[in-house]
Amino acid sequence: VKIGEFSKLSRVPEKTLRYYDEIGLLKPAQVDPFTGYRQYSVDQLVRLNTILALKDLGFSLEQVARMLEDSLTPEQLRGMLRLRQAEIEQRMQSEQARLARVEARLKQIEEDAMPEYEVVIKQTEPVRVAAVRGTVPNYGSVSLLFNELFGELGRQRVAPVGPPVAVYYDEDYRERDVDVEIIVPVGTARVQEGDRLKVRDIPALEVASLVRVGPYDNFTPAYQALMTWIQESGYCIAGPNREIYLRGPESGGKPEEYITEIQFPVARK
Amino acid sequence: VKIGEFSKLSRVPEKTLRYYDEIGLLKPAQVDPFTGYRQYSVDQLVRLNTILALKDLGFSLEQVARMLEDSLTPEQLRGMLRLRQAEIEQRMQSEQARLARVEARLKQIEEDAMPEYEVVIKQTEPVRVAAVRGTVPNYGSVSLLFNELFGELGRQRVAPVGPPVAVYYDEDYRERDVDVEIIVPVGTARVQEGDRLKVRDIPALEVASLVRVGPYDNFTPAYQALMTWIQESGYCIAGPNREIYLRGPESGGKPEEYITEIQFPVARK
DNA sequence: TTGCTCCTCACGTCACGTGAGGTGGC
DNA sequence: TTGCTCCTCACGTCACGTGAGGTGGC
Repeated sequence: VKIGEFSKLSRVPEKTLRYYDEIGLLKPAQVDPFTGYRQYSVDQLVRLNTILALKDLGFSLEQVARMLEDSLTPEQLRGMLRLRQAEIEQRMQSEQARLARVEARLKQIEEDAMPEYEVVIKQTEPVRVAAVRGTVPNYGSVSLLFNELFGELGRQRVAPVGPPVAVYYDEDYRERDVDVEIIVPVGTARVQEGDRLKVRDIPALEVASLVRVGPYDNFTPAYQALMTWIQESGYCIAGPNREIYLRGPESGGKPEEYITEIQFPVARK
Repeated sequence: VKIGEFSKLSRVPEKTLRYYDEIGLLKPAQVDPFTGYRQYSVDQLVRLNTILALKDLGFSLEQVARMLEDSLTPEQLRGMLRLRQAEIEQRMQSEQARLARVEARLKQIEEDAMPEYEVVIKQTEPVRVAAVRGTVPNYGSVSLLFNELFGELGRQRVAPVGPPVAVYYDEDYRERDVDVEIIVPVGTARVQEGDRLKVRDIPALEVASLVRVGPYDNFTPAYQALMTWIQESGYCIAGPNREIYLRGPESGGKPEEYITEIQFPVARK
């Protein structure tokens, strides 16, 4: 039968049939060599239906083609189905998380006006860092650790390969006796460890991240926003938070142009 | 700052930044007219993060662009979020159904070997049909109704515009006293209704469909396969089933080449 | 002869990624 | 001078859909 009738029988558009011919997924039973007219045979409906059914399970046409090869063992077929199953479950998870994020934003919009900070999930890359950790009496004193770290690196003539980071180890917020570590990526440079200076590898992490522009005066609203977002979006905190000083005093710019990224390692709940 | 540094700060690939420039989503603060070098300003990180956050909710870049326009009222924004929410829920539903279908196929593969019939969900189009309904003593007598219908249409010189269909109204399977209706699409042709012959409109339906090639001798396995599929895939039956005689005796072909499609109207459970 | 069906290009979709080939700036 | 960074094309992705322009068959 001609393509038009085959299309009606199968309820598949002609364009689609021509495309399946082109990619070799479903060749017509014969093609007139002069006119190019495609002739399908009725029992090709069976193969076409198999194609549609597999496509319906979410396989790509390339995968469908592989699954229709005779050389495929039932074992391999089972493997592909299992893989597909896992992929769908994965996708459902992320759609679920996405839905939670949309709902969080709707809720936020009901309460106040515009969101002031934007939170984004990122995957960080593993890096080698030099670190100094200590407990300082208050936040203002964090700069002492900065001086210590950069002083020592300067003596060793090691240049950082990225912006400095502060890691806050306290479980809950505290004004005094803050347990903090200052780290800076050093790449492949050789660094001499000391009593205070350590070198360690930071693994890749999934983090909820927020970028803040402005002077170092009041981080509380940003932290509030970030923690609320994590709550509402169905994540949970999976490690100590960190502040990345993307642009700070060393840039020579105005404090209004300082840029700080706040990250919390997170995991799906 | 130059594109490389901006890319590192934001963890967004340069290619992506150039693309956002190209589509006007995030233009660099300035571009050198001679070299074409892009210069970004640090506070553009805020806009970029908003873009990433909205993209993360599943919006297309075009939608993101609209959402970032100042002219957008909170009301419109809420509308877009609600719509997105509904879309995600919809998609979760269909992923759920897909997962059920994959699992059904896995189960089938465990039990016996290859699936003999392929089941596909289709949307049928609404059609106007001529119909004759009656209760016949057994399946073999269905041809009496065929003769009645085609005889009357022949007298009226009305040509069918599609293959004939039998609709089975019995709730459960029965061998005798079958309540069946023979229908045939008539398109826009004028048909004179009679005592037995009726004209009615069939609405669009969602059906689970199976195509069977072979003589009219034993439909039971096909029905079995179709009903099992519907069960396992999380659908339920939503109306009387129908058989569509895509290629039957009137083709003059051999019974082995008859093609019959079996449909059950279905709904999501 | 007139519709209707069929054909083959060619281009668009979406959000980039992957080179190729060439220049600017230290 | 040598790397490194930046630039602009051009093409590919996936599964078709949308024309344009032309022919075959009744």
